[in-house]
Amino acid sequence: MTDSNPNASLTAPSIPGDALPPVEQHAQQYATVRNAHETELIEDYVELIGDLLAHRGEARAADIASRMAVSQATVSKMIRRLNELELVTSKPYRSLFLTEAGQKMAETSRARHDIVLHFLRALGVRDATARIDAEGMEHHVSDETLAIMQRFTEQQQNS
Amino acid sequence: MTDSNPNASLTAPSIPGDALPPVEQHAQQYATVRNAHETELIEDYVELIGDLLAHRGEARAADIASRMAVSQATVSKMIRRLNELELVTSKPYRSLFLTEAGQKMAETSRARHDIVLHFLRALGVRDATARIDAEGMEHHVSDETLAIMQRFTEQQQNS
DNA sequence: CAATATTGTTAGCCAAGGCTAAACTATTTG
DNA sequence: CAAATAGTTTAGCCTTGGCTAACAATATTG
Ligand SMILES: [Mn+2]
Ligand SMILES: [Mn+2]
Ligand SMILES: [Mn+2]
Ligand SMILES: [Mn+2]
Repeated sequence: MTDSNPNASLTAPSIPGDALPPVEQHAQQYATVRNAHETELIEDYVELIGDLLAHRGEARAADIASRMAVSQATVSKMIRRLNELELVTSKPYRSLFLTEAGQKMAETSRARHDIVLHFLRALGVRDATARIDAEGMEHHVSDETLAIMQRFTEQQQNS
Repeated sequence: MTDSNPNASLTAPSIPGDALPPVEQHAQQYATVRNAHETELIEDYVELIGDLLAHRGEARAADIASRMAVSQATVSKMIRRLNELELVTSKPYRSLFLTEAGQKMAETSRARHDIVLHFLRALGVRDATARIDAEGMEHHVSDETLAIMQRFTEQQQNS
């Protein structure tokens, strides 16, 4: 605290609801979000490739581009990265396939995505909205919360 | 569909749970997420500045840096951007303040953040986890879902 | 009040994730 | 089977959001 605003304590508005969390904890919140942002696009690609393989038998760059509403150049560059990460295998001008690691990631992401989507529907959110919200939320839901969401959805169904 | 994988329909695994959504709808999911990503960091900064002003009477770059676990250079650069967006006013080496627009954004973001946090706690998520999850989820929750979360939390409290 | 410590800014670097335009390959069709 | 169409890749550009290192301003303290 400095002298630059000597009235600080006087001008502070009436205390709002919650206090600020301790610095360490607060920092952890943001750090966790930054971390999720590093992996989430990768997860969405891998998950989508897995879905295309499962439902269509093949996963072509053009399909990914139109489903993600992104240019083919963007997809092509991303595929190179997925290759470097050894999540997919690809021969030029041919369908993509998932490596072992890629399949594992696809399954995990798909499972998590489904839990969030089904939870939102069980809560009473309209399907189209639930799908949009789930696409973003899924990457920021801890295992703890995920387990609670799943339990909630099941209880909702048995009643 | 091409001839490159003539066994596509034969090799397709037994149909998983849900079908793929129509291309347009699927694309909308990802586009909405990309959109949220463009604004979320701005929202977090503005919200934090508002919180610091409310609880401490001033918002210094150094506080933001330590609460976000980010370098002071990163904060300094971001402040320039917030200035350009006319969300904050700042004199060099002095505390930040929010413009009208900044205050409005801070209130909206804080309100939304609180609804998500309180909802997670009402669901039964431990406080520390709820705070981490809320920090990321808040930016991907539609107004529709937000309203449902708020109602759920209230009902939980009156019982 | 001078020296030191803290705080803030600037410059320059990097990776990620978008884009368009142009070139190349493969598939389909006349 | 040649030409046209569709799909893929590459090159080069841009913005965002990180970083470190060096420097500048302010605040604290012996
Ligand atoms: Mn997903
Ligand atoms: Mn997603
Ligand atoms: Mn927030
Ligand atoms: Mn946030």
